[in-house]
Amino acid sequence: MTNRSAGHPTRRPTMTDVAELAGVSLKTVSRVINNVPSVNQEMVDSVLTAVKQLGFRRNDLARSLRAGDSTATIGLAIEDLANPFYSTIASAVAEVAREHDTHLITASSEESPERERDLLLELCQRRADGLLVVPAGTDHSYLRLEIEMGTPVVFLDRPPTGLLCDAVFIDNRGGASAGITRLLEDGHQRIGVIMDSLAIYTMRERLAGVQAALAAAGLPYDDALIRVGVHEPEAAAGVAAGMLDSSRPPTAFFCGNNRISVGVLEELWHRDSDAALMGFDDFELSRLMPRPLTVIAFDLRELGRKGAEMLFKRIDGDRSWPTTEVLPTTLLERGVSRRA
Amino acid sequence: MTNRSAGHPTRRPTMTDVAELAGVSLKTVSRVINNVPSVNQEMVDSVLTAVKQLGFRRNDLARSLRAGDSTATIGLAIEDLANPFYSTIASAVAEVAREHDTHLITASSEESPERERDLLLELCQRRADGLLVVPAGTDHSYLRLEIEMGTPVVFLDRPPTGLLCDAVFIDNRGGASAGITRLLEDGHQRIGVIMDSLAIYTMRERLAGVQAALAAAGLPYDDALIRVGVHEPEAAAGVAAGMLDSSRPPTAFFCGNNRISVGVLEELWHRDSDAALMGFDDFELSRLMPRPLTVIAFDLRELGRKGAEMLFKRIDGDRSWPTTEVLPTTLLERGVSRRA
DNA sequence: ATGAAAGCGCTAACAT
DNA sequence: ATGTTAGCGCTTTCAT
Repeated sequence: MTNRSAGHPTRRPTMTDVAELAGVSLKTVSRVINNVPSVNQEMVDSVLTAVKQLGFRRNDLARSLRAGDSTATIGLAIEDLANPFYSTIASAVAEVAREHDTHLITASSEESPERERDLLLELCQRRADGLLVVPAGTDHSYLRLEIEMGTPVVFLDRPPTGLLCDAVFIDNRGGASAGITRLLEDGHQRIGVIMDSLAIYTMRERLAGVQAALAAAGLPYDDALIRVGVHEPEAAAGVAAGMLDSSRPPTAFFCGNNRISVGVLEELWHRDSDAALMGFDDFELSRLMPRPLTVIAFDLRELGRKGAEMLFKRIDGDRSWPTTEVLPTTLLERGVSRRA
Repeated sequence: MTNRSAGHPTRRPTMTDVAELAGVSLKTVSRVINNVPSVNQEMVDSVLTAVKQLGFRRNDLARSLRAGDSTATIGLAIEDLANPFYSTIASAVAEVAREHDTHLITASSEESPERERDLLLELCQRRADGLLVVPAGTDHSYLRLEIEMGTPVVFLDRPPTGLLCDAVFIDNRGGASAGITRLLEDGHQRIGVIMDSLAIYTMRERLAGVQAALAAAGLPYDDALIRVGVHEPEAAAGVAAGMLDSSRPPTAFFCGNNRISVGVLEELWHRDSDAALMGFDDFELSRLMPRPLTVIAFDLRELGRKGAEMLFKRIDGDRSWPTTEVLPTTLLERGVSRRA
């Protein structure tokens, strides 16, 4: 390992240095630093004086070197910290971590399964006490060994592959189903459904919910009204435009995520269409959108919190069978209208 | 320190275990693990076999225990990871960190100076190689010692107090000045100015820019048109409403940050006012806002990247005099209008 | 090319 | 109540 901090004016003092200056033993310094009560007040004073004089600061790396000791660190692997979806989760996880006096190392995989793997294994090398994963990869069997070695793992939002472990999900299927049902109740017979790639677990679940609701209503299945693999808002706008321009246009749209919602919304507003809009996942400023829309909302912070809490239970020794928790969704009316 | 992982079925194997199983010395294992070339191929093989069999994973804590060695970790202190402003910075910092094979520990102070201080000192205890700070606190002199001890620090967005060190800022003053100047060029004589608390450095700078531009234009200073200490969108809407309802309403608004912009925007839209709107700081979906607005934009990722790069220069041994960098702003026309 | 021994900074076990 | 010793898992002299 290269010494990246060569040539410092000062080297950080150690407990030995403090002990020497204070004229006490190393162990006494250790006791004082760790607030062990049974220490003579005079010694405490002289140690603290020496600590201040030298600018001593305990080396926590050395402290947690002992085998099996906690490093007071957990790791979180996400796809992209700049995305509000992930940063909201990260923030909630950090909050729980703080409650447990634990630091959080957040690592972005940039959607690369290899990077995700490398990151998680590196976190194991640093002896993180546990790991949270919003998976990007498609095989997580390599984590089995790490879990056996004592590093618990909890998955968020998406299930692991090739591995059984704790996880927290959103009720994608139920939410989508409820959304479609609402649209049907409102009298819509032709609903345009626009989804991102079905390679994404949540999209498969949401589509399944859509189909279940349509089937339950006995509505004829119209291929022209379902489009998957739409990734960008612009593409979503285009798809919506195409459907609206067809001979039998939809009277409502169901959007698989909020990027799609935004694209469709823009298209509807531009052409002053009064088609209804429902989107999965709320987004910032949705209440400011220039026309009414309904969103299937869920509590992302709760997802992060629940997952982190499950993880800390494991860290604290819980060895029970892996658990899966599913968080509910809510239908929310959003968007503003101008005052008359 | 409590042993939080007591009772594991397996304990993580060490290099000694690997050496024993492979029938070689500890040092040979170390060489193989660290890809030292001068090792007999047979030994390499037997070591790797043992590594695989035991599920060995090097303990990076132990590795970086040696004094002065890098921990390949930097720390970032921000106010709130859930806020896109900070998560964007964090993401950019993480990106640079990754380029340097370094992990990032991001800690939210929740706007508490004490927490900020605790966090930063804890990061020093874990021997982070360096620290980035978007400061919440008002005294950072305690960092001087840490810097002397070899932990470089770089400030982002706001300057340190009681301490001289590297920093990267946005050109708040120049940006605000340019914004006001543009409004004046557009013929506006009465500009409502709404700011958050002047306890915030960036607000003071922006207000100074506003005042400079107004003074340069020789425009009379009207107290009724300047309001500071506005923190919430709702409050901003209220302030805008008050100004608009006055006997001499403004024809344009200048908003100190995007929370204020959103509040004012909503008010303008509701009452169908055609007052011009200019806001400091772009925001997601600004181009979807239901009326035109101009934003003073800046590159937050660049702020994070620049700061991180300065930090790594220090970590790599740069001991030159502290530097301050100021990033430019741009005026951007935003908002959409409905198709005819 | 390989290995034995020392030590990184700290804490736990065991004296005194 | 205080100090001594050993050892965490690894890397680094220094021998061989």
